[in-house]
Amino acid sequence: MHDRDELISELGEIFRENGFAGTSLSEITARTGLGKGSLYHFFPNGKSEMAEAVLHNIDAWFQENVFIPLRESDDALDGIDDMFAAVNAYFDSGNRICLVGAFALDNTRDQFLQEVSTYFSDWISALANALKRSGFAAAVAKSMAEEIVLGIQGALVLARSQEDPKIFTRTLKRLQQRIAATDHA
Amino acid sequence: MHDRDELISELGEIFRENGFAGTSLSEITARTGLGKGSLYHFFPNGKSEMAEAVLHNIDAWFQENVFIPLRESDDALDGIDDMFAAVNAYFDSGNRICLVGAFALDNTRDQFLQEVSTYFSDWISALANALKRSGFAAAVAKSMAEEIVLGIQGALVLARSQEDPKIFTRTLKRLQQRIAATDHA
DNA sequence: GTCTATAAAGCGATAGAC
DNA sequence: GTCTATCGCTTTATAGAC
Repeated sequence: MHDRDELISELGEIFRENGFAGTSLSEITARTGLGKGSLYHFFPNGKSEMAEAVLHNIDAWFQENVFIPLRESDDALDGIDDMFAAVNAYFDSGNRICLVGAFALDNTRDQFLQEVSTYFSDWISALANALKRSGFAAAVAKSMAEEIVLGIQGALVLARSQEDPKIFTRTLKRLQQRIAATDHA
Repeated sequence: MHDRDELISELGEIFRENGFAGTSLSEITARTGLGKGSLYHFFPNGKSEMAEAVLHNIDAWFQENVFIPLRESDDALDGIDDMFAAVNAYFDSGNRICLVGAFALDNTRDQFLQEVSTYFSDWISALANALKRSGFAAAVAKSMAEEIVLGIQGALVLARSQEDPKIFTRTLKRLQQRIAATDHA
């Protein structure tokens, strides 16, 4: 581990693979090469604080690479295209799950309720904003945004269940095409 | 606990709330009222065998209430309507998650790969079969079935993240309406 | 900042009485 | 079939040397 950002990034991968409850300090020491002393030096509150840091990093990444472009791109449709490209890269073409979605499903959610909740609500509202700017009525935009974000989450679940990441990539394509195919009146 | 079926049902709820790794024997004894001796009498292989039993029960329920009706209903569209009603009831109008989907996301999947994989592939193929019988071309039916199953999973994730089960119910409605709105040519 | 050693608690699992 | 007691191990977390 060279710096804190790289450490947090690796912590994210460990949580993705094992879940929050399924991740042990001993696995973290093995994967990061850092002893418990070092880990508690960086994160005095232990595993919870590590997960908080990971969630914060995820939020920062999506703010920078997805939410702000969606809200501020000159051409709203370009911003949406960029979102699909960024999401495809982030989830490694269907080979990487969404940690926030995984946390949402069991009682891990309650420990990180704020982060879990705003991750998705920020995403949906930024996407709805772009859809609205591209010509959709507000209600239609909101509904489409919800459908797209939820479709991405479902595709990640299904892709992993079938060990077939292509389910994810073709879902992204379908969602993207539906925007183009829907009447912009 | 009165009988084995009721016990397995309660085990399912415990796994839903805590995840597989997050569920401890002591929580199970507390919730079921059964001591460890009794639990190991019913499930000599411990927690893994309990989860196997839960997954088997889930599969049996879906076979009986969803997959077989989809394949064998006289009117294919009636079978699909019944699926949406059964799914809405099963997931308690968005208040209950899909345990199989949750298992799929982390490495719990690898321990129950067969059950996780066939649950979704059976569902999609049964639904695609019904859609085909209702007049859709085979490729369209397969794509729609995948979209619907994945939409259900995504809606459960999003509903829990927002503590808003209505996200699930309105997603079901949207998916159901899209079938009716799509050309049955 | 990183390590080793260790504490205290909880874990899954087993044994054996009843 | 259910219980209590217990084993051996792993867990999170802390203390303290370097």
